[in-house]
Amino acid sequence: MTTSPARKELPPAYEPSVVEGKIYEMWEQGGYFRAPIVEGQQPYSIVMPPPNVTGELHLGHGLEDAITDALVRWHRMQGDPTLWLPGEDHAGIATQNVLEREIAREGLTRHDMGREAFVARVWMWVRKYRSRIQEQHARLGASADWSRNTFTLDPKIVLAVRTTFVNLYNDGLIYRGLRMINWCPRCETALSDLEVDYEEEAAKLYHVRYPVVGEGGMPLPHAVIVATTRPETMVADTGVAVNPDDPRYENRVGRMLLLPLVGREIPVVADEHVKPEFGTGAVKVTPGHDPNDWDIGQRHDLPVIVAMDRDGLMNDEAGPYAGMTMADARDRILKDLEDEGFLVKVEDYTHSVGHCSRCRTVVEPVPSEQWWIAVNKEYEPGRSMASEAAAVVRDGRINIVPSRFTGQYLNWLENLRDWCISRQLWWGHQIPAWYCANNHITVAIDDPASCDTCGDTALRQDEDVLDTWFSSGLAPHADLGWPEDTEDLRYFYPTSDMQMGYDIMFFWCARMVLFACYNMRHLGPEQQVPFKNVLFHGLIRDVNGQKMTKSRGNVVDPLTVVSRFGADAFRFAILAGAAMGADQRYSDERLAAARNFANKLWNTARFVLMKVGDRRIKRPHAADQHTYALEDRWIMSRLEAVEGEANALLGRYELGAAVTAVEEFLWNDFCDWYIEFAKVRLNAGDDRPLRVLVHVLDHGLRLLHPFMPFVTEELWQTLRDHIDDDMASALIVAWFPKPAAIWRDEAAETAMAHVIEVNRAIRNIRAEKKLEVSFRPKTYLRSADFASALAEVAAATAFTSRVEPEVLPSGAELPAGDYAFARVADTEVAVSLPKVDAAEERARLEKELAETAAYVDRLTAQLANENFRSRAPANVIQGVESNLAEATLKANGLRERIAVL
RNA sequence: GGGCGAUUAGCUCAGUUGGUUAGAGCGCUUCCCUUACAAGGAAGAAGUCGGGGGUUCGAGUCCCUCAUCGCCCA
Repeated sequence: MTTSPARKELPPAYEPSVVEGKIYEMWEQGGYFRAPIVEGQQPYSIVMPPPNVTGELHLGHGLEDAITDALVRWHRMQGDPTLWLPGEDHAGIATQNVLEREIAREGLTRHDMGREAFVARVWMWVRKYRSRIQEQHARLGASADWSRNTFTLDPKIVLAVRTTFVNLYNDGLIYRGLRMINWCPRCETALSDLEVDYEEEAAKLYHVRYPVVGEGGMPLPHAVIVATTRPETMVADTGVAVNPDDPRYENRVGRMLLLPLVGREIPVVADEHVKPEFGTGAVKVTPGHDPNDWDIGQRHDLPVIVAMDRDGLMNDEAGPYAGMTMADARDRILKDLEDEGFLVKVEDYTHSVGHCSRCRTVVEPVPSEQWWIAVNKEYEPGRSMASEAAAVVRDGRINIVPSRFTGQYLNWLENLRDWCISRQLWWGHQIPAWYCANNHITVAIDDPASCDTCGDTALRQDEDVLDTWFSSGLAPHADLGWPEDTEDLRYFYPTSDMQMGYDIMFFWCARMVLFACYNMRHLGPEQQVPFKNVLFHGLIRDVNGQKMTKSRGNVVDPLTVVSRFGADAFRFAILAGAAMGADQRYSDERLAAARNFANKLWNTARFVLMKVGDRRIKRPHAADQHTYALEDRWIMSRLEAVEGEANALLGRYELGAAVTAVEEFLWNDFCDWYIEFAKVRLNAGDDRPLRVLVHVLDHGLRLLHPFMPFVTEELWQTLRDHIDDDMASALIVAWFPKPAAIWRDEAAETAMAHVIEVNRAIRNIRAEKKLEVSFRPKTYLRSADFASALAEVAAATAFTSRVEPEVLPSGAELPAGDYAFARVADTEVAVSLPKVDAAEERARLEKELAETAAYVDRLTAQLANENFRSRAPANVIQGVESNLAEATLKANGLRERIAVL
């Protein structure tokens, strides 16, 4: 012992609020979050899914921080150069919507303000909210490297986005083209397929009569009845389609029909795509308003009419219906059709309607000139973006956890269609394409001075911005500095792990793989991937299993939870709450249980530190193992077992199981048994258990630190001064316990397990016989195999089970008197009582005998089975045999007692 | 239509490749403010593992089938 560390009395209950802020600041001051580059050492790196810059963190972000931080701290404590790279996302549509709502309260639209002023206004928001998000992560304990914090509109990301765009364009993988898109009339932008949510809705199927036109253009009495769910789009019909094999319409194909209300003549075409069983077997073809009709129109050269403006109102093509909303136009057209006798029938019908995932407005399919990524086009023989993204997962270069999501991922890629990447928004990465007066396109990384084709200098940049997921899809390499050849990129790429909710598997995970495999392909097949493992976590639902949404009003603010229960309790609860990939329900009860554990841990440390006083204690030395008491050897053995288990579980990303295993060890083994037993020796002035106490507490805190960083660091900061060993400056960088077998002691574990059972049996009798707390009955423990173990812990048994124990050899006679009996394997427990109700005692023993006898019968039958003996593995047979032996001993013991009674 | 998941104690959930009497937290019953902790301690009750069939010496676990609920894709 050198200098005496100060004695420090801990308060009797853990108060997270007085600890968390102070500890986080200490970590930041210490620079522990900053990822070092150590050549020759394998780094661990993980990129944070960037939260929406204008949003608040929700429980899902809390779960992500808990998962990532646990992995990051675990790796950091193993000495890996560890990078957790945080960021925020500019979130195009979402952010623009938030700002539009705000300026709407001032009576303004973005068009009133103009693009420049509007974007400037958004940037004001961004500055405010970015630091707020960072503070929220800090409250949760996130040990992210804030010095590398990246916003998806940072100049380095702009460069990455433009470089990617230009390369893809030059490779013919980005093109501008007229195709059917999903248009949100409220957001006034195109959407990708993923941004449309389809919902089944009750609707009507309208049967409308389209008269056949005769030779001279006169309508004939004949007609084709078409069935449609969208009569309002008939003003843009340019044909009617039937199945070529449908005999009902054999002689109609090629004829012209007169479009009701409009008076345009449109042809009947035969197209295999038409299902004869749908409606009447004849469908109107509206290539300007339906993706299937667009395809039919393409196959039959039908004209395209678009009868809707960008704001969702009917345009001049709609004639008398111009200026109406789609819904109003439908009502008017139906009325007119009915008045003029064209409406034949109306049926109930259910169909799915697409809604904008951001604002729920019904999405309109319209043909539009947009920018696209040709995901299936080969850029090298046999390699397209989609095929490569599938290949890296299929052959294991990227590992998906849990593996059942692999099929979903591959299935999506295998059916992927070109990705519409342009958005008619102002907030985002403006597309690096410029048009000259001759409408030539110049695509460039740096703003060009003149047209590539004609040299014209009057250039106008494409007004649209890119899909938000275009830039976030570049995160793993762009955040590290690509396309620059940075030290970070060389060292930390490919990143080790990635983690996100399964709900953004396609939006983000798949897109990152698409981009990385293309942008980073020069690194070769193994190194091009953005990450080696991707973990998908589940969603946090409310207490009733409902999804948390603002509209339901059931959203829980993680910071409120942290204020009530502490960040450690929050993290513990959500990690232990569900297996990876499975949804979980939020409940205050679980949080309270987690808080209780944090408090238990606090008081465990409080007890140990109280016993240590101002001393500095050495760890137990393995060379002295044989000099330690049974309970010492037992807890040291159990500790090593748990350390092995924790490492194995963390290696398999089973974080909940890992933290639960440590909790159970500390609470059940360490607190309930070891500490209680150790008190006896400590009270007797024997300080040897102190070494074990400080060591197990130290390792317990290390094991828990990735999950419960604040309380463990706070306690460890005090404990470290009391351990006579090389101790790190802070727990966050202390070594994580490694699996070892130095203290493993099977004999001690078996003996202690028996001792625990004997104590339980004694306490059971105490409770059953309703003994006074102060009554300490004489208790005989008659045993053969465990006599010495029971004798060794007799004082502890006396103290914790409140008896006067005496261990007898197996043959010994019990003194005369009344007893309550129990049997644990070969140990007979006899609690001496002043008066025993013989009938009651007999009933109690017979009940136990019945259970034991049934068990004996079951095992006997199993062992009698020749098939079992010949086919079961030896260790299983051995286990059954020893169980049978033990149960038989117990049964015989009970029979003897009953006979005496 | 294709695919995936869930169904285990009153509630929320674990249960690794089939192997000895299926576990935890919360709740419940009884007792205890014993100087680390009542946010605690001790003892206890509670499950035909959704139904049916099959494979196996052995099934909560594997296969088939049905039911209910949920999700993804079209």
